Amino acid sequence: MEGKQTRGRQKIEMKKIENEEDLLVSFSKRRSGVYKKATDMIALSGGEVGIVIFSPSGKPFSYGHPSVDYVINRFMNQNPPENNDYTHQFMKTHRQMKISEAMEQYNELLDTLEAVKERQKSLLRKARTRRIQEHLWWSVPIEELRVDELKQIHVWGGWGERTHLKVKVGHMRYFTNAPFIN
Amino acid sequence: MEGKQTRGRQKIEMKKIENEEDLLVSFSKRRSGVYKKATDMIALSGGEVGIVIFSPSGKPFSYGHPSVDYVINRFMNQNPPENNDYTHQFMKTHRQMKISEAMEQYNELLDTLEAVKERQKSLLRKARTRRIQEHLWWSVPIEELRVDELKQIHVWGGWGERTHLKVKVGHMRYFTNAPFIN
DNA sequence: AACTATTTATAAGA
DNA sequence: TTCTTATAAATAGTT
Repeated sequence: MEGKQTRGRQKIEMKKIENEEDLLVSFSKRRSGVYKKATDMIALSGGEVGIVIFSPSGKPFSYGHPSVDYVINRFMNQNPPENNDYTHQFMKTHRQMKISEAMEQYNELLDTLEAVKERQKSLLRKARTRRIQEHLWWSVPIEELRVDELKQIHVWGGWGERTHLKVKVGHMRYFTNAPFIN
Repeated sequence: MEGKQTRGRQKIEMKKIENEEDLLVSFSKRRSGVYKKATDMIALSGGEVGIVIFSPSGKPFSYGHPSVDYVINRFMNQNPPENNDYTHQFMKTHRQMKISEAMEQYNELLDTLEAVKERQKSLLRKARTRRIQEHLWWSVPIEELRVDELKQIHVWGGWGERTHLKVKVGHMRYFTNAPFIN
């Protein structure tokens, strides 16, 4: 770069960047780029968008309009997992229609309870005073749950007050409850 | 455009496009653009991405690597809504820390039960033959719950043969046994 | 974080 | 929707 200050933007091959430092910088820049494109798209056309990104090291990022949660919930509602690949695979081994659906629903409830239990476990751990623990009387029974072998995926809910989403794939469990914000 | 074939890309104001047709075209192009940016980002840096978009007319689109569902699930798992902005906002109106958090969790559980109840209601409605209804014997108690009056929830059991769920509503007690689904 | 030459995305037109 | 082209916008490499 003798006569010029820089070589300018260089064309690069679309494969994983070898140099760790360059990779991180590129990831950061391009993540911003993705957000920008999404922002402009929405500004020009309206609509809604939700983006979740995991960096190469696994750090989570997200962007959304009106919010990631809102858009993801809307999407999940319209595309319940019984229609996606993951659940479909599961469903195939449990083809009994109505009955199996109802049973799944039941298992979901148990799974949900376990999620609650896990949460409360940590809450109880944090509740240092006896006084606080007394207020949590109702959580103890749930605390004693044993539900660790579930194999389902499910989502349900609707707008109005609350929406619920719970998903389980193999041994991993995902659970979320989000109050609807007006 | 006398000497030139086109005026080329024009600078536009970042506000909603008035002309319906232009808007749709722009949306479509820019949606592709967002996907492209995401694709390139992942190709260069690795990581994972999930994008959900609703068009101005409400049509859902999505893009993901390795898949929308996978990435959204991972994200939901790592970012339970009690940590996000929306819930935070909600939480502020219920500031009592640990206890209110636990209470919310409890309320969520009630809502969950209600959702299950609703689902089963429709399943039972669809179960036309007596035979099928008989298989759903265990769901009836839940069917009859009055969730708005729930005061206590107890669950116990373990996997292997059967799991038990007992729910107390007001002064009444409901009980259900469901076989484990493998 | 900034800079800038260059690549890439896209508005408008066909 | 798909293609073209001139130009706006994004960014790789560098400071």
